Amino acid sequence: MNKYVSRKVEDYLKAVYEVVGNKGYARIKDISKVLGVKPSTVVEMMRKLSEQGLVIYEKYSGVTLTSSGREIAEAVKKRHDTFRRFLEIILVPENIAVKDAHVLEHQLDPKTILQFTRFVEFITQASATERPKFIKRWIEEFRNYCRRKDITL
Amino acid sequence: MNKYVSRKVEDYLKAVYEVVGNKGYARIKDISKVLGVKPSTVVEMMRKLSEQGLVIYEKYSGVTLTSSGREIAEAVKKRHDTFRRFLEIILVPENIAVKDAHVLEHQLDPKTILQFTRFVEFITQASATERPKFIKRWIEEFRNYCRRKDITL
DNA sequence: TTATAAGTTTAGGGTACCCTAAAATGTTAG
DNA sequence: CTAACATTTTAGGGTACCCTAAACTTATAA
Repeated sequence: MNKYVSRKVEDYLKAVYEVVGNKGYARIKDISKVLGVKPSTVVEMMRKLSEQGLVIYEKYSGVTLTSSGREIAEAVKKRHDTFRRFLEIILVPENIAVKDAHVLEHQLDPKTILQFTRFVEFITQASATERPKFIKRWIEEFRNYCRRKDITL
Repeated sequence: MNKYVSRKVEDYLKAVYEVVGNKGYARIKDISKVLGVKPSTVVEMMRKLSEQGLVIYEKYSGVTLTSSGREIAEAVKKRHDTFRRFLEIILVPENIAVKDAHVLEHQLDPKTILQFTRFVEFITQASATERPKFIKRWIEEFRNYCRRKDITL
């Protein structure tokens, strides 16, 4: 029932989720590679997550997520994608956007995340439909605004 | 000179900066109150920051910032204010905005921060001047968009 | 001025997350 | 089937940041 998990735990769950998505199961080494930590550190964390009922972990065999683990991982991933798209909208270069979406995806209040989500939705929906020209105009203006600033730098 | 400081160090520097701004100097107790940690923890950190040349700290007397400490604190504060205004723009309730600006003010890439800053500038400048009606229109539309969603909830 | 209160510091611990090195287990080629 | 290699686990450490309790310093009020 305990719903709070740390940043790091979220990272580990997301990593497991990604690897499992690709290969059906995750090895210690895979997770270690994704997160850039040593295998022994992963083992330690898997033991902990297993005790908390977030992963299924048996010594020397693979790791998978429990349903509550998957639930958290999916929520984190969703947040990540929202921030990713948001950073694109405000014209952050892609490589940086990937990295910083990862920072943003942790520890923000649900209401804040909701507003970020709406913002992204609003922009993308609006620019997909025909009607609201002023949005396209708006984005274009913002782009120009940045360009002028970049020249001045 | 080593420029990297942890989140926590940034928090401590910002806290000292704020208290010093109000009273001219900071006592251990003040900092402890601002950050919600015990005085002994503050003492430990002040010792460390003092070694790193970020604060001036003498036992039993107050704490002040060195110029490099102040530089960091000011940068953090500036970021904080940008995020604060940004969260207001996307209609995050004020109490949450204060809290989450604090999360956002750490560990984002300078380019990302730059784009956030520009976004805020663009919106506020644009809505101050007469010309670009489409911005005001845009903000209004976003507000409506959120209102509709809130009703549906 | 001195007892008491208020604030500060030290000593000793604790947790989370990370590491290396060595031991244990698993996999595979000959 | 077994030696050599790859992977995983354990054991033992380390750092950052937080705490409580007790010792110490400073401020204040009678």
